[in-house]
Amino acid sequence: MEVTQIEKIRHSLSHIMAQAVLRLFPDTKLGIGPAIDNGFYYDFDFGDQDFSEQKLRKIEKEMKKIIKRNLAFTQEMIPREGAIERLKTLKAEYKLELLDGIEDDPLSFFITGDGEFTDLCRGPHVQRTSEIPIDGFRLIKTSGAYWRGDEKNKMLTRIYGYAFETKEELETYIYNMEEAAKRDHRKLGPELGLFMFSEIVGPGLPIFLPQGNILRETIEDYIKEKKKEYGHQFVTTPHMAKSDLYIKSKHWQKYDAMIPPINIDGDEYTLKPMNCPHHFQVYLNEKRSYRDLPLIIAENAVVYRFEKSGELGGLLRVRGLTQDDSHWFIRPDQIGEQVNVALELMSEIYNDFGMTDFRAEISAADRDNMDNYLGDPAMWDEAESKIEGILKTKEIEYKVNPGEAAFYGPKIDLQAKDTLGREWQLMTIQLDFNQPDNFDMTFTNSEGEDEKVVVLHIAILGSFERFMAIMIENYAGAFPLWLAPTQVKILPISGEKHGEYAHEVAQRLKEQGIRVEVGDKNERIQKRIRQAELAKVPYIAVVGDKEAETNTVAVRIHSKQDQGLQTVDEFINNLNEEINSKTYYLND
RNA sequence: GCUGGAUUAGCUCAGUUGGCUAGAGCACUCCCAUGGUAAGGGAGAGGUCUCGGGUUCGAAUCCCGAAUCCAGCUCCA
Repeated sequence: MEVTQIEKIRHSLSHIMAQAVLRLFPDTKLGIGPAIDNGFYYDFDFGDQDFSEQKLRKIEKEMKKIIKRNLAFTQEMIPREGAIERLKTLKAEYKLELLDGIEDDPLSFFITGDGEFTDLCRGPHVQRTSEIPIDGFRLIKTSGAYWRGDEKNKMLTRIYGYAFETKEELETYIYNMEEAAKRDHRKLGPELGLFMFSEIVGPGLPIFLPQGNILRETIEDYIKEKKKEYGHQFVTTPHMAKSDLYIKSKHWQKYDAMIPPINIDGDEYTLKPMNCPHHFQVYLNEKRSYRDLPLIIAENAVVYRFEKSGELGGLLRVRGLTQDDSHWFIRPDQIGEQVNVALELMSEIYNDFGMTDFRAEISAADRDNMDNYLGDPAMWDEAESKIEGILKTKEIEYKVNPGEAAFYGPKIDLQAKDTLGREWQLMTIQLDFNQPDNFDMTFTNSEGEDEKVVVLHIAILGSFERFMAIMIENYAGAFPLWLAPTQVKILPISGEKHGEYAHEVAQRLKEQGIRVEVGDKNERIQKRIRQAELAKVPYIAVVGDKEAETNTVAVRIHSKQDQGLQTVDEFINNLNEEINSKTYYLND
């Protein structure tokens, strides 16, 4: 693959940073230092040296000195034997360890023009440091990173830098990051009264506030209706079960985020980490015929997972999450057709939420470690090839990730793009050939024989929590009318003089099921408009003498100007139309 | 869980090298003003400076531990 100039710059900068670090901290051992999509990083082992984030500016200065000397980058090929010797003299034990995974002989070294700095590296780099824009990079932050990404290994210190071809690009990037931070759901959620966390309730356990709960219910009602159209049957199952259920499903043995069990009357119980085994009980409740299939059991249920404390974050990662879960019990010959149906349902729903750009990732088994997976390798081959076939015919772009499958089956994750072009993993379709064995789930086929059913685990939104986080960020809290917790704010010029009319109008909107509030607090109208704008209410209706006399409202749309007068009837019709069509007033 | 950072009123933040009754703006309450499309004026109330130890004549400030949050890492919907 062609390496672009900016990638060469970023990669070269990581070496220059390593050189600068060695100047300032001579006893540092080097890990690895690649280019990434906004810059570069390098992993260091500082040992006993006193390093802290305050030193970043100093390192940056040192880097600039090196760049200004306009050194050449030279590449030297050294036979493996000599290379090992060389790494030993450089005391580069991390690099030596890397050689286990590299078969090259000779090995490529990279040396700065003055011979001061040498690093094991394939390149490519820029020819001379003069190609590096001296104002185009900035060291940003440090963090810990496990050596070779394995949490059993030592943790090194990683220094990140942003790097671009010009100072302007760097500044634009930093500006965009700041703008994105403003729509962070962790900031907007509490500001807009959508959700909160309480220290005494516990980390990762969100509380949805009245406004946020309206949003949540709206999403839930919508998704339930859609799913019913597609033949889903909803059930309700308890939040806990005997641990035996999960021993039988083998989650107990394989899943590491189970909440520790509690003992009741001599039996062990646990909070459910997933709904599957419960829904299997529904399946097993009756003898099933091939004519009954597909049978889809659905539930929007809270599951509890003991996520590690450092992995929690806002609503994106919580310990109590509500999956829009469904289990499709199907015949083996229906796999292709039903995965297809699921993808249809998915695109219909995502389209209504303004997400139209998808990419799929297939989590496949690691063929070299089939012991980690339940079931016959032949079944895995078959399932994975079927999934690929469907994605190909649907022309959905996809990527296969070997080794990422759950122990019981391959899966498709759909990455949806939001308005900022960021990708989020939401929907999953998990094929499962193994649980039917664990629970002996069969159907009677047309020959009158028992046959093993196939299960598809499908969640369209993933979890309500994560999906809401993404909706909040996607719309920066200014939701389309159909989702907005408060859809219309009616503001009487004077609460005393026009309050009665304002409430009359509000009553008429309420009768139509429109979520409306009257802002008749004793404040100046300008201030109340400002407050409604900050609350990102889609429609503001101002009413005074003129409006009360003519049975109209003065309409203002969030973040737009005064839209002029509408009769109350027109206003209601327009609102209803916009709600039903799920269009977004900010999309022109 | 790991590495690093943060924690002062409901929110956003000030608080000099440890020193008297800890400050501001917004929000809240009351009073005045009764307003026409993004902040009218005044007064008041509100804080065990996250928690627990320690050092000191004296701690918001220094040290140790914990909790929570943030950035990564690892893991995941």
